[in-house]
Amino acid sequence: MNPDLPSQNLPSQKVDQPATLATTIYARLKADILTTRLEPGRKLQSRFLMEQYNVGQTPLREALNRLTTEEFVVGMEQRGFYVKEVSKEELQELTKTRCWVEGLALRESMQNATQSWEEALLVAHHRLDRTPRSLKPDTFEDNPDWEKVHRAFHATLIGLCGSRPLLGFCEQLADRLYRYRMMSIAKAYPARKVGAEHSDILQAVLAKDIDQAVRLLQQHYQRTADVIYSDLDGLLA
Amino acid sequence: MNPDLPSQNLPSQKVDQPATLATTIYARLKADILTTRLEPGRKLQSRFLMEQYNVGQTPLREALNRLTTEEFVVGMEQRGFYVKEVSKEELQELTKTRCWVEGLALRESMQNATQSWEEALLVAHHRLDRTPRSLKPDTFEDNPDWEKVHRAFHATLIGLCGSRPLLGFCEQLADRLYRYRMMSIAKAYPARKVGAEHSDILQAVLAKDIDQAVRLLQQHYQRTADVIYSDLDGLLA
DNA sequence: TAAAGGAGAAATTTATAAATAATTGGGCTG
DNA sequence: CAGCCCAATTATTTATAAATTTCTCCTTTA
Repeated sequence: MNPDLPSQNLPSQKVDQPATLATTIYARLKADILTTRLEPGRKLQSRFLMEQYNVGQTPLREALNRLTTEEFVVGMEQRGFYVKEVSKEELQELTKTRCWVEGLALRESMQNATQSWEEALLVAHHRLDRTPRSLKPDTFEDNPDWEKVHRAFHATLIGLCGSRPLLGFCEQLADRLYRYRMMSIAKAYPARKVGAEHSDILQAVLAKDIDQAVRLLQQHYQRTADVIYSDLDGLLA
Repeated sequence: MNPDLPSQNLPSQKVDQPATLATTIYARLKADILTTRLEPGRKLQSRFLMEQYNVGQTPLREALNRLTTEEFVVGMEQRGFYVKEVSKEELQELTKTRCWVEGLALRESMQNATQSWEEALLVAHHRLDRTPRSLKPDTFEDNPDWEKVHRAFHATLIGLCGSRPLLGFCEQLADRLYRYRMMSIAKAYPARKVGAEHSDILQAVLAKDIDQAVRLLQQHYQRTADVIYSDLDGLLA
């Protein structure tokens, strides 16, 4: 296996295994929470979930327990599970943390840069560039393909940092922030020129300008947060 | 509540709640894995665990599912759970990551320094200094009190960094590295003067010398890893 | 003829479902 | 408004189903 090209199957590390029911429902629940189909704060009653997803309570509870340690669900002892709440404070904390940690990771990644990594990054950016942000031209409708290649681009950026635990943490931060994006995403479209930001980052990386690349990446995350932050006033009211 | 003095109840964030069985068994399993009473690689069969801990399989499986997302247990779909293996590679990766991330966190913490934080740190160090490393003077026997105050000292150091997600990640790294310490801890005693290292860190922090404090902290973690690393040859053979 | 390999059945173990117990919350009563 | 009872929901136990591993026995081959 080529160590320069990190495998990009994000959800499950075990590829070919037959997948237990608990794992399936875990993935579905996680997806529904991240897209806010299950909205923040909602109570996750076993009866409701059982008929909604057509599974027994045992695999359900196992899935909820996993989601609890990942902070997508909070478990109140003896009184059930809830979708984790959102707040402006958490948005800021997550963004700040992501800027710190991915800044670090990008720095390391660039120090370990190889030719095949730069090529992989170029390809990832090309795919991102070519994929439309919205499914419709006028009104916004989130394109799942774009989300996939967008995530792949960012994952490639830091993929060479040399620390799996750190990559896992970054992935979790990305997931937790994704939910905030989904809450306000329609409004900012298509005002912001996010494509240019990605291009600038790519350029700085290929030019081996570490400080500049890190700066641009952090700016990119901070801008995203700023847009969401102002939207959140209305959404939380 | 005083924001300068971070609460130090590490295991469970919900203090007064009646504690479900699944949570209890989760804590016990985690403790037994970290102390290597449940040794790395061991298969965690439900029958064995049920009679060992006197609980039904449902809370057991819920606990195992939580531990899986925290990487203390690996779940092989349809073929049970195993205690996560150890390896020299992981030891190095975890140590490197901890140096990076806690370096970052300490830097931030020191930038936010307040008087009451410095006082809390002083107290934490005093407690650490006064607690004996071993229960017996000649042969080594791990003193759980020391582990507690040691962890509290390090938690206080980074406690003001302003990011709960980051603190959670640091805690997880500490847990995962703790297990490696436990595997080789007896041998290094009492050769290394670890007390001096803590004092030096404290001194640098109080002197507001950020670069020096970060350097000493990273050195501290790296030295610990080095000792374990050489021991691990014998232990994994 | 002995060793190796492979189907197939039995036994073990895991995963899920169904049933029971325990806890909480809300309304009623004194 | 304190306290008790009832309904609703969660947590745990017990039972069942499904999968995997082990073992046996038969066939094949050197």
